[in-house]
Amino acid sequence: MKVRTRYAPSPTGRMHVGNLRSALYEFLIAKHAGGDFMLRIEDTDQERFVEGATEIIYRTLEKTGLKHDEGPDKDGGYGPYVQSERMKTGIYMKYAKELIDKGEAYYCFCDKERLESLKTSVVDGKEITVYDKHCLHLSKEEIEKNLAEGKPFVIRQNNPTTGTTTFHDELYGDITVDNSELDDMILIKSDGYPTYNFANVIDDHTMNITHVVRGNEYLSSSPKYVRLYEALGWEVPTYIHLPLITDENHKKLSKRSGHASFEDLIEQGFITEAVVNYIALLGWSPEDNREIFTLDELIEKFDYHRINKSPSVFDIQKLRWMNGEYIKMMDFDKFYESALPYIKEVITKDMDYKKIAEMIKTRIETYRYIKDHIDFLQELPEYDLHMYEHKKMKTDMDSSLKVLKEVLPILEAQEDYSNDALYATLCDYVAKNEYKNGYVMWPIRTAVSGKQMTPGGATELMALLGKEESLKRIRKGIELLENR
RNA sequence: GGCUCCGUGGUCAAGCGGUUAAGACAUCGCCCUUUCACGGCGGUAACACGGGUUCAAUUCCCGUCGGAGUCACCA
Repeated sequence: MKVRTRYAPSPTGRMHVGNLRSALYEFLIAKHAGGDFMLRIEDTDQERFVEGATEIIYRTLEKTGLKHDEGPDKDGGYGPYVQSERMKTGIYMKYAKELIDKGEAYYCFCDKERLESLKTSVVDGKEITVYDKHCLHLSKEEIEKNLAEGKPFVIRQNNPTTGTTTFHDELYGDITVDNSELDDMILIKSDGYPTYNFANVIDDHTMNITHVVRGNEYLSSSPKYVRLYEALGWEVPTYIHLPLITDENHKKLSKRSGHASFEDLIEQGFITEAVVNYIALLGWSPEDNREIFTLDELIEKFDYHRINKSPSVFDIQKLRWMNGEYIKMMDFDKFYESALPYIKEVITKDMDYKKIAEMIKTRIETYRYIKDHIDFLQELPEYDLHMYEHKKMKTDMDSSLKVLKEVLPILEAQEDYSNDALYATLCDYVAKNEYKNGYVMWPIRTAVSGKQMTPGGATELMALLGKEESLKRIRKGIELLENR
């Protein structure tokens, strides 16, 4: 049987990392088995619906390469693929009524307040939760009457109160709960829409989903889903519950707590492929120690049995590292193209952008860092004179002043401001005075950059800045050191 | 609080009865170097605890503790 998985988001905003990881694993499980990956939009909550959210989902799947075989925009014969449209076909009500006929569900006309008052009662001196099944015992006539009067109602699942229910999860094994723990889930809301719980089961089955892959937060309610399948006489699909991704406080990642979405990460300068690669490894590991994978390689290697059962912390530090690896591996032209906007954001002067890109390529972890690396090229920042002191280079303010003053006329005379020529000239000066390289390079670099950390050495920077600007900065350094 | 799941270094994560308990990120030190970075080398750092089972437990079982998830007319 062909494996079919689905990604079933609700259009309520950007996709956060947890959603994306679900989509990724669903995609990988299907593709690894040569199956189909489907997109279904779960928009049964009209209140939370966000305009444009569906577009974000399309865009994100497209960008990350998680191409769906079927979806609202790609009919595969199981449509419609949007729940609000499916509802119009009457499919949910049809099955809800079937359940009512079977005694597996019932109309409930109670309003919220009444329900609250019924929620708990004391039995044997112990407060327990009771199920509001009293509507279950309404006579046919009463139900007809209420319906005819247009009284608002919901349809509830009629779960047993004794015995146990067991379901099987591919990762977590058999999970058994007492039926007394099973609430009578609402299947159809008073606005006529199905709840997520119900629509999900109906759709997964009617759309022929073989592997239901979803977050661990559904693990404890899964027995209720299983009861629905059984009540309908349907085969229960293969369940794979995914361990949660948490933040540094070990709390579940969620939109509501303002955790980073995929798009946020991209805006922060992360590369799509790196993000996908990183989250693939959050909860899963290959047989070998490999860490860098293309999507195709992931498809080939992804064995869901190797998914870890415990939740994992989203570590942005490691993502940064991985992003840096991707930048280093990246073809230069491609890097140049994507880095250019970030460079131009800081450098408005005429300068060799390509050279700048070359210099920063191995030094940055995300595009965001470009600014910090090169802003001094645009304008010399104010800097602390203590930066001229370097123990290993054996430099201090006095020695730096001396070197800068000696080197200034030489650099003024220098015509060729290419890196090689400058380096040769300065090495010559070093040799003549029997200095160490760093003894003269350090103060020059400091004067020319005003920075602790630069993407290149003294001569590289001078070559980039050009003669006029370089000399200006060195003179400025001399002035600062003299007037200290 | 009830129920469910989870529990290997700060983080990710191998391991699936016998190992010097991998590897990666981070961190620290050294080397390289025209600084930083890159790269190379090395260090610190873990099986939550207590009982079993076994010749032998990180690995299997039970309990304790700890953490998380869930208890909506949200998904």
